[in-house]
Amino acid sequence: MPPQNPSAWITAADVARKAGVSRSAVSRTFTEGASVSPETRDKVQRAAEALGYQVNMLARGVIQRQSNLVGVVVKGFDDPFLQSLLGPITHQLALRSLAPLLMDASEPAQLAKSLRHLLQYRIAGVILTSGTPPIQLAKEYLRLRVPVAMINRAPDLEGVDVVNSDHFEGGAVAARALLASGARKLVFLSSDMATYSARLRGEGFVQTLAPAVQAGEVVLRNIHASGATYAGGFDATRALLADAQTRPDGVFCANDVLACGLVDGARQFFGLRAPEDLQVIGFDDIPMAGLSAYSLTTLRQDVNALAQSAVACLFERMAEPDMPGRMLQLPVTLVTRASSRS
Amino acid sequence: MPPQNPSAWITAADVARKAGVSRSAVSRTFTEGASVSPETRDKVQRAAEALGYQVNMLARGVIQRQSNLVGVVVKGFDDPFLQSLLGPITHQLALRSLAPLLMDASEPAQLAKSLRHLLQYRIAGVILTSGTPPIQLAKEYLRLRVPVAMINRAPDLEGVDVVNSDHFEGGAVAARALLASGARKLVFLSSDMATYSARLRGEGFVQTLAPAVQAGEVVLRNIHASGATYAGGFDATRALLADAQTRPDGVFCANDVLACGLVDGARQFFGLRAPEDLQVIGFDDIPMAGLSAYSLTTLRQDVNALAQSAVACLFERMAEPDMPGRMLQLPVTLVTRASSRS
DNA sequence: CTGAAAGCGCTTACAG
DNA sequence: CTGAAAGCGCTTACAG
Repeated sequence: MPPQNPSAWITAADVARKAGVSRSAVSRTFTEGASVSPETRDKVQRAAEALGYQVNMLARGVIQRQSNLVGVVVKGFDDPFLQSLLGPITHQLALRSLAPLLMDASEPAQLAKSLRHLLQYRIAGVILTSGTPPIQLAKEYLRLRVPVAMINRAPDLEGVDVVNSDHFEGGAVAARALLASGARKLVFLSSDMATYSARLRGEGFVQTLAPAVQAGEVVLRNIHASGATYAGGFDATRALLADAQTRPDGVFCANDVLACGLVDGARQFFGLRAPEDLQVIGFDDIPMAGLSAYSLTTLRQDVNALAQSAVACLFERMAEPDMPGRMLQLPVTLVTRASSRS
Repeated sequence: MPPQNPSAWITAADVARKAGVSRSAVSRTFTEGASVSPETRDKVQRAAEALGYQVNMLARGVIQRQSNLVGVVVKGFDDPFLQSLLGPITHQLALRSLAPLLMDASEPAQLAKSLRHLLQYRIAGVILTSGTPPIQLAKEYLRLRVPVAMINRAPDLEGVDVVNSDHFEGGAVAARALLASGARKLVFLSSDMATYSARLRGEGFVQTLAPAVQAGEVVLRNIHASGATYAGGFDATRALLADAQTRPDGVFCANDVLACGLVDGARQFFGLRAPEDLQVIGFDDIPMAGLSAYSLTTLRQDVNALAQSAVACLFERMAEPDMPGRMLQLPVTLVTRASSRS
């Protein structure tokens, strides 16, 4: 019987003693791909099991000059789409024995400090998601050769991998869908402070409609909401729908929350309904879009694929930090629901 | 001028050399409360700044037998209430120079391994949120004297701090509100696999109604949905509302998503509306509850206070691991919206 | 395949 | 207050 709670934390030396081998042997047993005989490994594993030994990842990290931690930087925790990304990212990291160290980038004042904080843990890489701004700060990671992967961001940095949904094509699909279902007075609704993704969605939409606009078959307006939020969409309805003359019969929204706000505002302020009075298409396919209260037609981003690709890129870059940056474009899917006609 | 990128990672020895002091002095400068003269500290800080030195938290962790990492264990990332807890928890940890290491407990098979994985980082503590099951696994943390704090869980473990909303009182408030607004045929709707929180909410509701029920003034039924989800509430409407004879005029739901599903199902399947045909009260006050599509009367949990208290408890326990477990009860607030009458 | 030894980057008594 | 030294728990050439 081992002594009572000798210090709770068992070290490799304890295991070595119990197994009658050297500390090196213990280390090798718990190191992927190290050469150790089956018998030795067996003895070590039994001893480790009995003692409840856990490799001290901190000590390992000191030696290897790197931890198994990956910084996951998000801007706030309120955006439903980003929330839906967190699960898949965590899952994909876990598959590779990596763990997510969460960091909130929503307070610009704290941002630099926060990103530096991650560095103190010698993170194996960092994932920057959509709204996170610090193009400048990302450079510090690059200088230290910390792998960086970005999701839904402009590919404006050398040596980082960028995984994006095909926002442009999504906008184009929305345009075609609305045209095909007879809409002729169209609007693209986005935030006044549009992200890279939102801009691309708008461009796909606008460029696809351009011929019809030039032919005079279609009218198209860009409307800005005060933020890419539910409230933004809700409030935008006043400017958008007040004048019955210019009232659109089809609106493509830069994202789903905006679209849901629009649907509710239209109903509440003007008694207008989708799709009877105006068709509405969103972007993302967040859970809310599928609720029967909204039944929103939208372009679905594949969060699992985004997470999978981003983590895979990061993982490859850990082995080869200096490889040139890659740019992946993932397809989006039109999910047709009741807010538009098919 | 320092050599070009000598290894990118600067060590305390580099700083000591540049500042003309010992490594001890550098260490002390970056250690809270260590005794170092203002002049020395100044020299060190200047050198560190110039070199871009970052303390290696892994090495520090080895010495101190503990990291600044806190395990945050959630069951899945889909529950809106838990999602809303993540931001405040991260924020509160950051205030104390702690960082959240995320762990998903939704796959029971991986759970034990995941929790053990956290141990390998010598986490300073762990926060277990609502649905996470592993009462048994939590004991391993206790054995190793890793501080444990729980949010919205049964206080069934010695030596851990539990921070709960006052679910019972919330249920009681819901009961009184429905009674006061004239409802007499009441239902408590919860999942068939109710959590501790949900059970307490139901008990508060039921016990408060008991006198009226015994006096024959009120009819009360417990209905189980197939899961505490939107779909659960949506589907439950059939069993709940099909019979016009027994149809309730007031429903208290164990949480908001359930309530939103109920509202949509009632409208869609039976053309019934809240509050005209039946009043509905939820629990949590997730963002969806405030949308004009639902305008759900609900009992608001104070996520900031929950996070603040849980992290504060954890922090105190880090200094004194053997202090007896505490149980905090935080008040909830009735938020009256259009789904009930006031 | 194996073990003894050196070393990772840090903190912390210890002696001054 | 300060520095030299020991030590944390691990990995990794090195020699066998």
